[in-house]
Amino acid sequence: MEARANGEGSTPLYLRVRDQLANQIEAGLLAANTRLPSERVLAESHGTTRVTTRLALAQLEAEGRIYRSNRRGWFVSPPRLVYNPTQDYSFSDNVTSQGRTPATETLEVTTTEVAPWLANKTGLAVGDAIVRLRRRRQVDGRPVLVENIYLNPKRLPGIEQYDFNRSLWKLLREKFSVELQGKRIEMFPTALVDPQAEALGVNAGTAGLYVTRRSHDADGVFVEFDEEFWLHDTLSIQVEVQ
Amino acid sequence: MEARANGEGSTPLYLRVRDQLANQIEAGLLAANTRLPSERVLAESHGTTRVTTRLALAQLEAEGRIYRSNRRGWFVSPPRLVYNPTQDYSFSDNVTSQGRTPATETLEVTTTEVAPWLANKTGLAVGDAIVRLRRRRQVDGRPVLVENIYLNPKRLPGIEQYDFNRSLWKLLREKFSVELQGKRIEMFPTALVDPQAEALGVNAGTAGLYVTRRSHDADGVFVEFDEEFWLHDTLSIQVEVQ
DNA sequence: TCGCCAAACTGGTCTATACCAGATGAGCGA
DNA sequence: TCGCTCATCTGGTATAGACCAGTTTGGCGA
Repeated sequence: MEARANGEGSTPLYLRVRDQLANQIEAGLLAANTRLPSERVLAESHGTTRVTTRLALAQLEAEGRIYRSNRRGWFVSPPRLVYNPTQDYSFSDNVTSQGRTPATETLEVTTTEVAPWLANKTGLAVGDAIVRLRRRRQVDGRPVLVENIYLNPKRLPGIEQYDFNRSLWKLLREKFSVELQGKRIEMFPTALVDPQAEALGVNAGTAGLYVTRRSHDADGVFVEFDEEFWLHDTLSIQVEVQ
Repeated sequence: MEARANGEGSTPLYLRVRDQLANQIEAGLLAANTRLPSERVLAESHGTTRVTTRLALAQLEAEGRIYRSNRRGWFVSPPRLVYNPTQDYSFSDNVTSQGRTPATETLEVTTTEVAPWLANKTGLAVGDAIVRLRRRRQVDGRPVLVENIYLNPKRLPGIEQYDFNRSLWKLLREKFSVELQGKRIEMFPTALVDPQAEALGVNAGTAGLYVTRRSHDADGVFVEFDEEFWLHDTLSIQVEVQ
């Protein structure tokens, strides 16, 4: 707050490094998905060490301005994807309409029994049969989320035989005449830990947004429960009501 | 993935420290709002240095399990507050109904002109008069958010004279007969930077959730635009549709 | 008894260095 | 030309210190 003898002012060094990099990004000198200079180079060019430089980079990462790709380097984050979790929607259509390129990979399809925590979320009974679908979704080649989807096989018989690399919503509508009617959405920011972090190719502890969604059909029958794990810098939630 | 000669396994040391602390929290050995041992003590008791210990603490912080109070120590995070941004609601009532104690402080009330970015969000014209209200809100004595509220003085004449330490929604309803009708909500995880970080008493770069809300009345007239800056570990968003 | 002050303690910032592990690319050999 | 190997690059993890700047607390003095 007060003036210091130190000509640099009282701002910590790592925040000054942060500011310089942020300015370069904002000025357009560093375009989206551009690689930053390596930590060693940045450290030397700012007259400091890697430890301090990494503090500055971690700040920018927390703000969602840059992201890291394991042992490959730091990159400038592209704009956030606008996402409305209350709508039935096709990820693919949504991404495409924003001028980006989507991709979906099905990681796993299994039939298991409802665990207690899931019973609590879905209203099903513990031990009921449930179809579990695990997918990873990318935007412009970067994985941005993994999701676990739990489908009610009573309402959706034979669902496990279909191709899940397309829009699930369209599948439900066309093959099972499901019009999703009510949704209960919960979400909070947290760090991504291991099965999810690994699937997204990021370090455990990377900031994320956890989104869950429970949907039922027009008759009030439970249809599906979603768990989505997003990288925190990749999305902006948008909801409209009434 | 493969077995190592190292008896500790291949997990990095800071993640093993993290796990030990997380287990103690989950086992209930460390209750909500309890202070953890100091970094120096933790470092010694785990046979490592402060740098590594701080990595472990930063992980737990990112997950929302612990939080820091500037130069006072690390504390166990209490449960997240459940919050529905689509509802007209009283913060005070909401917090109280979850068995917690709320507090609100009005930091600033000013009348200014609509800036371009705000015009873009509200639909007002650049240069129009607008009332700006800045508040800080606490739960159990911990500040959890700061908010900037922009109120339309055309729809709410004399609004700047009221007491803002109570529910704004009730004020609008009782004094101006406003029934908020439509809302457009946007939110994304990001780091809290300086005016907000300082108001909340946290370091710049602390993880947060940025929430904006635009409301109009039954006639479609713009009433208010909110910007809320939450600490990321303090809330869980819950939305219900149709 | 009360209030103030100083010591002790806390996290915050920073240097300097080391080695590990995955990603990459140049160049060699078939 | 194609495929593989290996040196070199990257970030990831870790040690061992140092000093700074707020917070807390215990004890002293009025």
